[in-house]
Amino acid sequence: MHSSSSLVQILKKNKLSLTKPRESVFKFLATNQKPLTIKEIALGIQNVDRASVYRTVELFENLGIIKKVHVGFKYKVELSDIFQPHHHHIYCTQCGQTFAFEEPEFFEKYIERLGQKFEVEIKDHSFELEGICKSCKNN
Amino acid sequence: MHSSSSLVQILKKNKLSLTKPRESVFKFLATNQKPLTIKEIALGIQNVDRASVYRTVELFENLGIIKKVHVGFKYKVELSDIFQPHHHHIYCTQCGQTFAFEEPEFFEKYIERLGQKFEVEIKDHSFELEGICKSCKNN
DNA sequence: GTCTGTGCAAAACGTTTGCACGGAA
DNA sequence: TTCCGTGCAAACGTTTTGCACAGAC
Repeated sequence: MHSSSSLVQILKKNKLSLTKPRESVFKFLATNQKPLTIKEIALGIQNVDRASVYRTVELFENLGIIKKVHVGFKYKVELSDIFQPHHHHIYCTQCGQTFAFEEPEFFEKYIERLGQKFEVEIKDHSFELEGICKSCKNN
Repeated sequence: MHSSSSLVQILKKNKLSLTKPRESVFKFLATNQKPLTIKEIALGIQNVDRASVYRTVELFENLGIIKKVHVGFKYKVELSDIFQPHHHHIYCTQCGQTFAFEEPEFFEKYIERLGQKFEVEIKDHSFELEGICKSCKNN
């Protein structure tokens, strides 16, 4: 799988080693293919301490391997745009299901214009939708 | 001020009274005119317990008086669209300054289309930008 | 032997809860 | 008297930290 190999590359480039906790966290994210909470990660992998999950997540975030996404006023983490195309989510507040959609081009341009207008060098943006999905509405 | 009077109206309509903690929280938000953390509110007003601030904020949110806004992966609260036009923020990660901008019409339409596409009844959305503001970049 | 990364335990936060009291209706 | 809203203190869940040890180099 190309994803695992780029993980090793990124770590090597930064003189870091691929340890078991790091591998576990990465694989768990790659397998699940959706945003997960720290708790879900910590419970989903074995013999890795919660503290290590937090430290790994922070490290991965700094390395650009993963990113945090907003879910309501909590956050979840998923593999970053290197491993998946840049996208946003719609979140069903009832069943927790997430739908991903890619960001249209006009969006990016709009953000750029806003940055120019306010003279802020935009580093990041979040765009998250939430509501009730079809199957939840029918029940 | 019309804002204070609508606060009373909303409370009355819901058979709630204007108590000192509620008035303090509201006034503090109205005076500061920008998103504040619970902590900032609790420290900014006197003789009101933190727990009461939390309860007041929750109450106000349910009544539509205030709303929470994302700031990074924390939240702040500000008066809702009844008291201010619907808007979003650009947040400077260095100095904490926030810049507000109104939501363009195409944005709303775009959200509506996304909801239709995924068959999710969109209830809420967040759109937050962050970066480095001009004055921080110059220092 | 040094250095990195880890598990473990404790601490630090932000937030919520139970409870008893004070004040308005 | 009843009921609402509050302060206070304790509890709770999440995240961070200090520290000592295991393993890689």
